[in-house]
Amino acid sequence: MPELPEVETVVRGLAPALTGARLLAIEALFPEQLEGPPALYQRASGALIEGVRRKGKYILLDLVPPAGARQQKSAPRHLRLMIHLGMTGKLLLSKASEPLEKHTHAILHFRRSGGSGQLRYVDPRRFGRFVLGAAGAESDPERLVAGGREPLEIDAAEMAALFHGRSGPIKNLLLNQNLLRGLGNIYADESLFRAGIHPRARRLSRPRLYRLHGAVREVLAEAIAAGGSSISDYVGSSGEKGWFQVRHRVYGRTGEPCLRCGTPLRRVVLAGRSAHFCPRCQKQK
DNA sequence: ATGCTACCCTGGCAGC
DNA sequence: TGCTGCCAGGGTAGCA
Repeated sequence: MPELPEVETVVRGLAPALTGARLLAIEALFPEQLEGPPALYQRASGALIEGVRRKGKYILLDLVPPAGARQQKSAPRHLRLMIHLGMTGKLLLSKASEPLEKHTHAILHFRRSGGSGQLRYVDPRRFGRFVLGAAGAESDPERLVAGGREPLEIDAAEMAALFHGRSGPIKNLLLNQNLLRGLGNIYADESLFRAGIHPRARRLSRPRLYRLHGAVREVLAEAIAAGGSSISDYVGSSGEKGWFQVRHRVYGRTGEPCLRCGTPLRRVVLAGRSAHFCPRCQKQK
């Protein structure tokens, strides 16, 4: 399940291959899954891929259409493609000769100095999104990105201020993309364990919020360095697996002994998601 | 504003 | 062996 570290890994894999490349066409194999006006998909043909970015769990491709397409009246100058991987989405750099994976919904054909290639968008469960729109316009898909802060950019005092006065369980707050964007179930649970905070804890004191801030940064940085967590079927843009899952201390370990104190780990449901925690190491107050 | 539940969807697995 | 049923959860809609 791609969260910030997985999406960051994908973007780091895509950027060198796609930045400066020419998008030849977007081939729609399952058009129902692709959002945005069909005319824009036409206009994207021949566009320069100016950049590949991550914002929260979203991947953004900035596209500059060729001059001819740009000069049409009312035609937007720049286009933007936004991809959210949902639970099972993948973006794979492939050669045309490689066999198509099941549930491939779109193929981006591109060409660069080194030759031609494909970027394939695969999403069996279709929880992901693939949206093309005009940059800066009403339809700009970047507007769909939640307004939370980047957890690796916010400092401890800012995060404490952001969370202060919120009444909900801390786990719910960590999953709220309008506060911090990029944390999902795995890294929220892992961060809370490292900070010694119970997922149901509310109205955390300032020192505990500072500790949580440090834990979030630490977990995300380690996970990015490890190439993300390959649970379910996550892989990077070259099909490579991450290995942070072997360092998970609570996620998916219900009933197993806590690595710190040996107490069996427990699971409760919060915000409709499983929260994994150590009942002894993680305190409500 | 806030917080819940339901829903979208397929693959993997347990149980019979 | 093959079927059924349940579970995983990111994000959003609809409701209290």
